Order: sequence, then C-alpha cells, then structure tokens
Amino acid sequence: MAQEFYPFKDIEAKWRKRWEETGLFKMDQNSLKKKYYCLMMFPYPSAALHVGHGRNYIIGDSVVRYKIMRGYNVLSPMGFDAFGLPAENAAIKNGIHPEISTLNNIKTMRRQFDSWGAGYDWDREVVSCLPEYYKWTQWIFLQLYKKGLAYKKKAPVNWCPSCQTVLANEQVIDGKCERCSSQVILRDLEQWFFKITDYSQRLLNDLESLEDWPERVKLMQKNWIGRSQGVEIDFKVRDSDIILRCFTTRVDTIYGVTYMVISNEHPAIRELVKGASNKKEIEKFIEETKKENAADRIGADIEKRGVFTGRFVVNPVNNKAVPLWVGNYVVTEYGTGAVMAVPAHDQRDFEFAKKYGLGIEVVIDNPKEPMDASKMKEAYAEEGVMVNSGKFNGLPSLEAIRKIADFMEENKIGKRKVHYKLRDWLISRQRYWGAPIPMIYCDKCGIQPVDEKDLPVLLPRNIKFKPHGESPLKDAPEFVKIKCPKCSGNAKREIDTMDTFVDSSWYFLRYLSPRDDKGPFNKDLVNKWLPVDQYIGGVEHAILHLLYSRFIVKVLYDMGHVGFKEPFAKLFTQGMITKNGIKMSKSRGNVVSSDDLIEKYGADTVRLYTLFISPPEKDAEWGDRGVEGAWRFLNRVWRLIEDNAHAGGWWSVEGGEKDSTEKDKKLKQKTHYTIKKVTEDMEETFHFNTAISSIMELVNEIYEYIGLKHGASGPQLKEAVQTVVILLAPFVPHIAEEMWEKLGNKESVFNAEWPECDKSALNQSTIELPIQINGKLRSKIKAPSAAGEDEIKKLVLNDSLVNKWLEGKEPKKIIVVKGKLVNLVI
RNA sequence: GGGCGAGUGGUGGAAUGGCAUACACGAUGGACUUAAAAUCCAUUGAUCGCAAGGUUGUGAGGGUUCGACUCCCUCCUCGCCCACCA
Repeated sequence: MAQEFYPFKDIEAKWRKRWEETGLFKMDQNSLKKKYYCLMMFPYPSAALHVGHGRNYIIGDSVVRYKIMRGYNVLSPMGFDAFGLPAENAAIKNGIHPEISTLNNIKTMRRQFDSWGAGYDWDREVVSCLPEYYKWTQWIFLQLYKKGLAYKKKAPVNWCPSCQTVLANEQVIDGKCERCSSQVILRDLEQWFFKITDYSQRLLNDLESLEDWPERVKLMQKNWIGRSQGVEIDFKVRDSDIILRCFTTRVDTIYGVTYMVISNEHPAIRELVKGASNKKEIEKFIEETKKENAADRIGADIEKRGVFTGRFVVNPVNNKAVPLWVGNYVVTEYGTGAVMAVPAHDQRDFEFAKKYGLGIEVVIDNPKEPMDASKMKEAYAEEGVMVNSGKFNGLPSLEAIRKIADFMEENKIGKRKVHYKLRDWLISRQRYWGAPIPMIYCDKCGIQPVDEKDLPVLLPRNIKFKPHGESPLKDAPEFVKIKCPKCSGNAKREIDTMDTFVDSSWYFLRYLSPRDDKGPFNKDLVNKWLPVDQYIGGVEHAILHLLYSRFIVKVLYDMGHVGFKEPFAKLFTQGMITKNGIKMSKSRGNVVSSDDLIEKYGADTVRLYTLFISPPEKDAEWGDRGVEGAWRFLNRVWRLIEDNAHAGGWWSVEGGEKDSTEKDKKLKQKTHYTIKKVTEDMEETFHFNTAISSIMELVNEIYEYIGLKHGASGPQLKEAVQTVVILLAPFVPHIAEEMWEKLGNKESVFNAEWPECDKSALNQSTIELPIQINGKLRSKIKAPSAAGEDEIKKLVLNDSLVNKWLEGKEPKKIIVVKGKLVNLVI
C-alpha cells in the first residue's frame, strides 16, 4: 500500500505548464459566454512577498477559477503600481536606479504569483512606470486641465524634512511621516491640485447605487466627503468695513452667540489687528499656533487657546456686539475659517469661554431639567425649546433651525449653504520616480500644457538622487529646457511628478487594450467590460484609491470618454494576516516566508490553509501548525484515489448497487448538501473557510462509507468522490487537476460541469428529530422525513423518555419547527 | 469626542431565533512499528457521578420569547476608521 506523500512538485509543475499551454486564463474577446471582470488591486512591486500578501492573490484566484468553472468568460489581469517612494528611497541609499530595482522586483513577484498557482492573463499586464503607460496618465492629467479640474495654487502642505517631500494628509499619522516617522512640518509650496471637490455631491449620491459594496466602506467614504448643511451668516466688524462670514449648522443658537473666533490663518487677520493695542501679543500667538497646526491636524490633543483682537462684531439678529478672538481651534480650510461661538450649546466654545471668562447665554432649554448658565458643567448640545431668542421663543429648536434660516434669507443676513470636508486632491510630488506632470512654464505665455501629440514626457534616465527639497528632475537640464509650445521661446518644464494614486485611478481601463498606442483605452471594449464585476483588495484603500478612481471615471464620463459612472460594481475587502497579533512586515520581523512553505508542502497546501484560516474579510492570525492540517487533508484525499486505484478502481464501476441502502442515501445526502453549501459560499459570501470545512466533512463521510476495506464501488461513491475533486478545484487547483485526470477524465477539471444540488437528495428517508421540553433538549426520536405534524406529535408522545420528563402531565402546546425539531411546553 | 465592528473551548473558528462549540489545530490514551515517521481508533467546555445521567455554560447585568450566541436595553473590554469640521 502506498503511504508516500503526494508528489506535489511534479504535479504543480505539470499543471502550471498545461494551463499556460491551453491558455486557461486568457480572456477570449470573441467568446459568447457572459463576461466576468475580476480585478485584484495591482500591487506595488516589493521584493519578497510573504504569506500575508499571498492571501490576497489566493482569494482572488479562487474566485477567478470558480467563475471559469461556472462558464464565464473571465478577465483576470494583473499589473504593477510601479512608481513610488520606496524605490527612490532605496536609490538614495544604495545607488541602484529605481527602474532597475522596480523591474527586478516585478520579475520576482511574477514568479511568486506563479508559485501560488495564481493565474492571470499576463498578455494584458500593465506597469505604471513604463512610458507606454504613463504617457496616458499624463493624458489624463491634460484632460483634467482642459476641463479646468487641474489647477495650481500655493498651499500649506505637510512636509517631511527627512523624505524631503510633500505628504498628503493621509500619509501623515500622528503628526509623523507614514514612511519614516519623522515629525512633519507645514510649508508653503506651489502645488498642482485636482478639483475633486466639484464632484463631492455626486461622489456622495452615487454611493447609494453601489449595492454590492460593503456598508463599512461606503460609510467611510461618506464620512470622508463629510457633507453638512447649514447657514452662512455675515457679521459686521464694528468701526470697520470688514465683514466676517461664518458657517453654522446650528443656526437655532444664533441668539446665544457671546463671541466670535477666527482661525490664526484667516485672510483678514492682518487687517483686523492693525491698530490693536496688543498687536505684538497677537502676532506671537499667530506664529506659535501656526507651528501647532501641523501637529494639530494630525490629532494631538492641544489645549484651546486664544487671544482677544480688540475688535467687536455685530450679531445681525439682535445687533449685539460681541468680542472677536483669534483661536487655535478653528479649522482654516473648513467652512469660512470663522466661527460664531455659542458656549451654552457647544462643548468647544464652552471650554474656551470658561477659560477666558467669556459670557455663556442659554437659548435652548433642556425640557428635562431647567438650565442655569452659571451652574453648567458642560454645554447642552441636544434639542430643546427656544428661549431668549426674540420672536423664536417657544419653538422646538429643530423647527427653529428652519424658521431662522428662512428669516435670514428673507432679510439677506444669511444664506443656506452646504459644506464638505472633502479637500481638493493634491497631486504634486517633489520626486523623481513618478509620472512627470506634462506642463511647461514660459515667461511670455505663462503656464502651457504639453501638446497631446508630444506625450509622453519621458523621465530622464541620468539623475542624482540626493534630496535637496526640490524634485531631482531639477538637476536634469536636458529635461527642464524646452521650447514653449505656443511661442517657441525658451521655457521650462514642470519638474514635479504625479502622486501614484493618479496612476492607479485608471489602470483598470488599460487592461482591455494594454498595448494600444493610439489611446489610453479602447472605448468600445471598456464600455463592454466595465464596471468591474468583482474588485478585490485591502480595506486600507477604502477611502483614497477608491474615491480617486470613482472621481476620475466620473470626469471621463462627463467628457464622453466612457459610458459608465462607477468603475467597480462589487467590492470585496479582505483582512490582513497577522503574526503575534500584528501585521506581518519585514520591519517588524514577523514575516512567514511563502517560498519556504511552498518548498516544503507545495502551493495547494499553502492555499488551502490560507483560505481555511478564517473568513477572508477578517484579519487572521497565522499559525504554522495549522499548515500541517491542510497538508494532511490533501494527502487524505489523494490516498482516497490512489489506494482505490490499486484496489481496482471503483470509479470505473458504472452499474453496481442502486442508491437504495441507508448508507447510500446518507452519502448522497451529504454529497448534495456539500454542493449546496460550497456553491452558496462562493456565490454569496466568499466564506471559503466554511466551504472547505464542508468538503472535509464529505471526505470524512466517504471514508466512513468505504470503511477500511478498499475496492468499494458504486455510483454513489463515484459521485461523491468526483464532487470532492470538482469542489476543491478553485481552492487547490493543481492536485484537483491531477486527481481529475486519475479519475479517467481527459479534459481539465476547469472544463468540468459544476455539480447541481439535487434537493430531493437532501431529505433522507428517516430523520433524527430533537425533542425539547420548555426549550431544553430532552430526547431524540427517529421519524420518517415525510411525516406530517400530527404524525410527529403522536410519535413524540409515545416516546418513553419524553413521558418520563412529562411526569404524567399533559403538554400545553406542541411546536413543530419546520419538521426538524419539536418543543413541548408544559 | 464621534462612527463602525467584534467579544463563543487550550487555539483558529462554526452556528443570525430552534440539538452551542461543526471543521481544523493542539493535547491525552491506544493500535501498527525493533524504533521513529506516517496512518488509523478513542477521548477532549466546565462540573457532579462508579454509571445511566444531571447541573452549568457563548464579556457582565436585565428584558422579549415556548425557546436567545443570535432580537431589544444598560454596561465593560478590544479592534478599526475619522477626529477642535462649528
């Protein structure tokens, strides 16, 4: 009897070659089958991948293979998000050109994808750092420029002194650089922005159409866009022509305004403090708090501080003058940078007023307990009844919001207004390793776009990678010097490059015509294949990448380049693999090498364990021991086929016994239950872990069926074993193919028909009926599965154990649940 | 501070109103073996009992229900996202 391990090395090599030859993953443009575009987020090329990375691709590959088996014309492309900081940082450190290290890493990664058995249509590969790709990233920039959606402005930006570059807000974590953890400072630079804020409302509205996105992700996007409805109110500055506009969502509290605060970066601030007696103090305050802003925007808990400007502003509803302060708690970029302060009904204002002895005036009464301004411990921010509010007294505050807004609009004191937290997208990077921004600066003609026919603007090859606060492209004279496209005079190129999120905001369009040098994508193909049917990636991209991609697609839609408004119909976000409770990463030293494991156990074992470890949307803790279990299981299935092949091959037995015995019925029932379970998991939840465990149960059932004697036969057994092999194929493709061949099939298992669940097989002849008394399990009886309620009740009352528990009493009620459970109430 | 999610054996996890702990890992005992590996068999929430069997048990407390891991309320802990957004 053969007791060797299954020869995974030979098997895996054999089938990989076969898939390559038969083009299993090549999308067929002329196929009549239904299309299915399955997209994995394309990775940044980093050197050695671990099992945590593997999980992403194994999940995606299982979906792809399942859909192929279900008869779809599947498009499963792969590419590389190949521009970015790490390669450039490495170049600074060790002198290796980013292009070389990146292309090397890509080579390694392709090999690793292959080693996981993850198949892609490699003819469609896109690599964002190649001119054939970034030419069109630049084209996208020019489209936005043409539409007035790309503009330049001086803006305070997060600056990492160590990386010598600008960071997006989201790359700043706890005031520190996401990559190098140095303290981030603010710095004013001329930057290119994309006007994503023009699309705020549409990006918000269309979230509702994304029914197959996780609620969590939609909510995160919604909060990020941050729509709030309110009123903008103009306050006149006394003894001045200046008008300060502020925004509030709580216009019902307008009569409770006791002071106003403006941000330390408010545009009118210089003018306002011109004649102030404490001018020095104010200026000192402004300087100090500017420094705080960087840390502040990042979340550090900074105490509220402020300074009086010597000015007063007039409340337009009651003409009352209130003091004007400069404070560190007003967000410059949001609203108008000026806030009407209502200490009685806003916690922040309350704290500030307490600290500086400013007035507190109650204008909304808490219906539950009367309020007294002098005794308040905290602000009352709930609804209530209007008091001290002139003609609005007595109204419920919710109603007052409407009435006061109406009143203000009628009297032109204020105007309803919607604000968003969403900011424009800063795309400039003072970096080499990115797509150059295709713009030219001419002294005579000003800013000029590069002509589309002159694209791509190629990155120069010879560059010194010494950071000096400006883009390294500055040191490449052959790059910088250019003729103005308008007047042909001497001009200079833009030396900044684009944020890599621009590269990744349209790559899914390029896969349909990756080598096309006439356009960024083929309109017909793209309209046929998009939206993407299934997008799979990490939840860390829930906000930025997905929002940017949605934005770019909407812009392209508006310009008539594509016929759809949303890029991704269905989204699945997987969890990450942890080790010792933290994310697997090289710097933390807790990586589990995927290559080593594959060398020892083969790809299928690694795949099976990875999928079995937990539901894929959840984070999962890696345990090396569990791999053994997956390995044992595969050997167990393998033996099932090997041993019986030695014993004569029961799968060839066509006739044999009819499926009449109890044993046969049980096996058939289990087989069809497993089909149902696996199919549901694949279609609905991607819960591969439960799909696999149900297949394990079926294998256990098969072993029980044949007992220890080999050479068992019969149609039921044949069906069960075939089912196991087919159902396993999406998860462990190599061994499944080999076993499928051993079962005498000439065609690939991926051409096999996915089994249908025969519902009649799910009902056994007799079923075991659990009996509860007052909800507690007290007995079990055997009953025919076709038995009616009355018959079941009769059987239950005849059961001796039941009678023992009834102690002669008559049950008040007998509840039969779906013919599967009985509960007696006594 | 706000929002979202989660809390089940020694471990990963299963069950979304109906037999709690499927499936797997680990552990213990046994068979086979000179031995080991592999494989197979048995046991494995806690607790009482020689046993049949009982009691108890899904973060804590309360509620709804014939019946609650599941629904509702209060609280605790952890995780993630956002965060002085007026």
